[in-house]
Amino acid sequence: MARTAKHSKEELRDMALTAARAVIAEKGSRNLNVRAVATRMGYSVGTMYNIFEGLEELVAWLNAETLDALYEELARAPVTGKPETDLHSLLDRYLDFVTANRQGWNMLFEERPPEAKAPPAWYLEKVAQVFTLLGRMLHPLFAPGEEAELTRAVHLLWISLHGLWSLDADDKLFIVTRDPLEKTAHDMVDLYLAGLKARKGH
Amino acid sequence: MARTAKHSKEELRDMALTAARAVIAEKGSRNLNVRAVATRMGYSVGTMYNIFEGLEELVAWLNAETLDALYEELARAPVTGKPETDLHSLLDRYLDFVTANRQGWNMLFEERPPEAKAPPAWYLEKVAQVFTLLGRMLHPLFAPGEEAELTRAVHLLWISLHGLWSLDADDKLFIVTRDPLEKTAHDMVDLYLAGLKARKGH
DNA sequence: TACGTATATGAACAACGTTCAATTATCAGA
DNA sequence: TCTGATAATTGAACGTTGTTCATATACGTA
Repeated sequence: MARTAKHSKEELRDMALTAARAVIAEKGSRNLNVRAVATRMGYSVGTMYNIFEGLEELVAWLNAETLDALYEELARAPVTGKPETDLHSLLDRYLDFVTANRQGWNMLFEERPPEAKAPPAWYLEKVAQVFTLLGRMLHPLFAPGEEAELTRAVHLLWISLHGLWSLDADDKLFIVTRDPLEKTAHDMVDLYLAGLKARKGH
Repeated sequence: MARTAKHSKEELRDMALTAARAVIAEKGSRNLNVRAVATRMGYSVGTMYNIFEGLEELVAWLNAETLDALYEELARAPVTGKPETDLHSLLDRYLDFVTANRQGWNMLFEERPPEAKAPPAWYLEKVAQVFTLLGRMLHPLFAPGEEAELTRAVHLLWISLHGLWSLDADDKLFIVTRDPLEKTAHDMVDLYLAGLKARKGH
């Protein structure tokens, strides 16, 4: 009883996300804008606002995809039970992902809350997923009943790594050190594990 | 032999920076723009471009001031020779500064290089200054001849803390932990020191 | 007083995100 | 087959940006 849609809402969203990635690949994420995406997907500006609340929501969807792809990659890391081995191999997956998905990875760090606006629930869940992975790997270092310490340890490690990723994404890591990202990452985990073991031994 | 300036270039720059801080205090850093600053200092838009290359340079000057103020605060921290004591008291200065200069502090983390544009030399120097402070405090934990290890340790600590500051500035720390910034910061330093001591003890 | 020039202006431009009245294309019923 | 209702799509237009630059201004000097 009405005009039929050429594409479903999901199709449109997929098309928009694909178009957006193409724009980013060609012009860089700084030049991602509504008109460019609309043109690229063969629709008008207005249609973008039928699909998304605005540009920020489109970016949020892009980041959601990136986080999913990251988790998929990380989840493949083997868990042998030896924290050193496991953490370092997890780190290698991180690093592989970063080099293979530079643009999308960097966009994660460009996202900024417009005001004091809480991130959606799914975002928290995706981050929590990664915590779970880290927790599994660090588990052997803690005695039963030390769950709180384990959780805190995971958080601290994640925050430290975030510092590294964040500097790298902003191309500012070289300000701190000339060592390559990989070396710094592994060094950080080593020092971190040394700290955890020292606590355990006492 | 010409029209005399009401204010010297330095005066104008100071007025602009003051005006900018006022705008930020009132409307938030998101609403900092050339016209608002110009109006506030009683000049026109064009004058802004006689003083600065553009808005980004104005922000860079603001950040330079913030970094100077931070260093001044940090440099006051006493160096007793006990790394735990010294690092924790340095941390308290950090935290005091953050709460006292929220807006300016947050702007440091909003600055993003437009492209692959190297930051000015003075920026690198200001960061290096902080490294020097950290290095002095960690010095007792290293034997003579271990300068390279000391340097790397300083970098790793700084990067880890950067992760924490960065999350806090973006109001995203709560995603990781519900613990307050202060507790997380001190925990991070504790774990870090434990790792360093473990390495020292072999 | 008139000229030259450093200083200051603000209209104008391009690009942006966003809105929404108008247009289009389809289907259901007459 | 025609018509009206309705959902999908459009793109002109608005407001706000950063930035430019021809113009106006006001002062020291001749």
